[in-house]
Amino acid sequence: MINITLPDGAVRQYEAGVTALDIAKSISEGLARKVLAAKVNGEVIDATRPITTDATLQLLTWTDTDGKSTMWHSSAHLMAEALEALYPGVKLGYGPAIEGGGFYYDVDLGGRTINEEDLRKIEAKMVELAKHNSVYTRKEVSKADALQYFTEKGDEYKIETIHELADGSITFYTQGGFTDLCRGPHIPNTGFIKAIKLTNIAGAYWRGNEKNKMLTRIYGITFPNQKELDEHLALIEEAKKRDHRKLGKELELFTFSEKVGLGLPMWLPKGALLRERLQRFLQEAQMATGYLPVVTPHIGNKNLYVTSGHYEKYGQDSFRPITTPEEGEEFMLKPMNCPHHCELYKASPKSYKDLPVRFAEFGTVYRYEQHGELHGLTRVRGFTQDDAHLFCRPDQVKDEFMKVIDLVLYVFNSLGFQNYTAQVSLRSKEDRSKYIGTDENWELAEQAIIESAAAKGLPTVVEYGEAAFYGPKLDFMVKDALGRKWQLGTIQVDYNLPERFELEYIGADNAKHRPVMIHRAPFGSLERFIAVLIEHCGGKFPLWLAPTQVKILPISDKSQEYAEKVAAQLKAADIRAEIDDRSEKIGKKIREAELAKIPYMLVLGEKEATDNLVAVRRQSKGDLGTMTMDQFKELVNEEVVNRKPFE
RNA sequence: GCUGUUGUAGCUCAGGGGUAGAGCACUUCCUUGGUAAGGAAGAGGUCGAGAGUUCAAUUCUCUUCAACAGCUCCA
Repeated sequence: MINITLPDGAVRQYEAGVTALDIAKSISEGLARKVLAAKVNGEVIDATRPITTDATLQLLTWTDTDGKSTMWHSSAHLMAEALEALYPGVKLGYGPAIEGGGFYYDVDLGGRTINEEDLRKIEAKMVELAKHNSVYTRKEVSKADALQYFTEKGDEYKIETIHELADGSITFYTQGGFTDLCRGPHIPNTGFIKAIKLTNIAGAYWRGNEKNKMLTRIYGITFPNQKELDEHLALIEEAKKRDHRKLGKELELFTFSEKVGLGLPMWLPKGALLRERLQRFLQEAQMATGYLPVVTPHIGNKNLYVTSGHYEKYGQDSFRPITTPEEGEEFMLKPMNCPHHCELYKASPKSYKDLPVRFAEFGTVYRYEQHGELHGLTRVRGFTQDDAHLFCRPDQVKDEFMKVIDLVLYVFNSLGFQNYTAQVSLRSKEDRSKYIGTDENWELAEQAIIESAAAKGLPTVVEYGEAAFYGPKLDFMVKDALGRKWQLGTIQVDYNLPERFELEYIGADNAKHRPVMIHRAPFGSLERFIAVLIEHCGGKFPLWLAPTQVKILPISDKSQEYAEKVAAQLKAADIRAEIDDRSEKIGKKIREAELAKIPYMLVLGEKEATDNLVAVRRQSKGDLGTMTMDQFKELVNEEVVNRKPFE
């Protein structure tokens, strides 16, 4: 008999060789019907594999992340089975589940191309095969047998993969008439897969190497019921509607021009106003926390970046230097603000009493990004960082970190991002050779980050080996209204630049010491942040940010005069209002203001003029009735001051 | 940068070897209308760019540029 410990701490006894599925049945039949896989001693395995020793067991169902990915991985096999049935001779590369949901399989169709219609056919075949309730059967095979199987099948990709595996650790999985080299685990049978959607086709190099052959990658996603698939598809539709590139155009926020250059966004008046408002918001918060504004030029002498080390590391992948005509001196477009800020630090000698020094700048930087990488506002070649560099003593790192976390959370909360996590990136535990700086300082900084994140109650994930070579960091990920994750703010400790720029301060011991530098950007970049904000709120900005807050809609020309009077009053109250004075019907004016996502509309006719009132309409909510100007101004003011989210 | 798809009016898109169409937007006129599209007329295009095939190319072929999807990359 073996002891099985369940997640609630209960210990049950079973015969050795029992499977997770058996155990589930012993608890309840209903549970057994939902079990996709099992986590035994922390390792995810087939629910049908025998358990031979004492173990902790977690039954995985569709509600578990690991349960989902097991099902998606099994779905990739189901798709491969369908592909073999439809396209005999197809060769298979890799077919994993993907983190964001769903799965893909890289396949070699032997020169055949497939299109949308083919996807529907493959889907239909998958649905048909899934109904067979084929069991996923695991089999351990020797390396020789494995090679023989795929040699006979003529699949060179699998053969290449097998060559790299150790004999004795090779397993095959078979469902229906399809057998694949696979580590597993898999769901019990194909019957769990009820709803299937193949989403897109793309090229992908074998093993991600562009020197290798390009395979066809087919993406798909599956669900245990049609309802969840429908919800998933609705979410994709909603995401398309909220695409910042589409909304940016519709709401006249920003634009691109081939003539100006790729990846160089230009801000239209409405977008520029929004951007300025965000800048001012952060600037005010920073001034209150002891930051000092600085301004540095858009270009810097190449030597600056040689000193910082960026030239050596990124020089070849940067915009080429520009040269002065007479002297031939080389200047680079600024790819980072920190080297400039280091030189600012050195402008005067520093005492330990001066620290921390906090230099803040909305610095526009330019980086060469590969053509295929450019994407709306999220991946550009010129962007503005809400950058600041904190120069402090090693003993001040923790305190500074706490303050920065406060600032970042203040920004997120003010902008309606309620759902965030923090990733702490530390040194790799094994190999520490690639990191610059003393062990002692790293230890201090890593502890400071962990402790300050804990002190602030941040939901945190620690990743070893993810630190930059120059220091550990803390990255903020937010989840937007559609549940998508974005990386925004970042805080990074840097031991490298103070060293390279020989930054110093005079300590209480009258000796020279090296300050620690902290890079931080709550938004990351204004461009990227605004893109995320647009998609988060679907273009319906909170009132305090909305480019136009109020649209005044006179019912006819007769109300024009009153409309202008109201507009003047709003302007005097610092409320951004516009009049729609076209001779269109009120229904049309309302429709257009609604589509432009203007938060408030004032419908003004003869009645309102007579009573000296305004009829207020709220975007996507409708008529709020009439009120006095004072009441309306108070309504707006309250919403602005509290930075309420749109809805 | 690589692979694939796409490129027609300001926007969304139809068409197709004989140099072009719709809806919305725009301009003018009529209409003065009470909570999501009033009516009429008009203007607007080297059909992304270059080359080739052809009597004739926006349409076919090639090259190129850009957008999109994915891959690789990202201080």
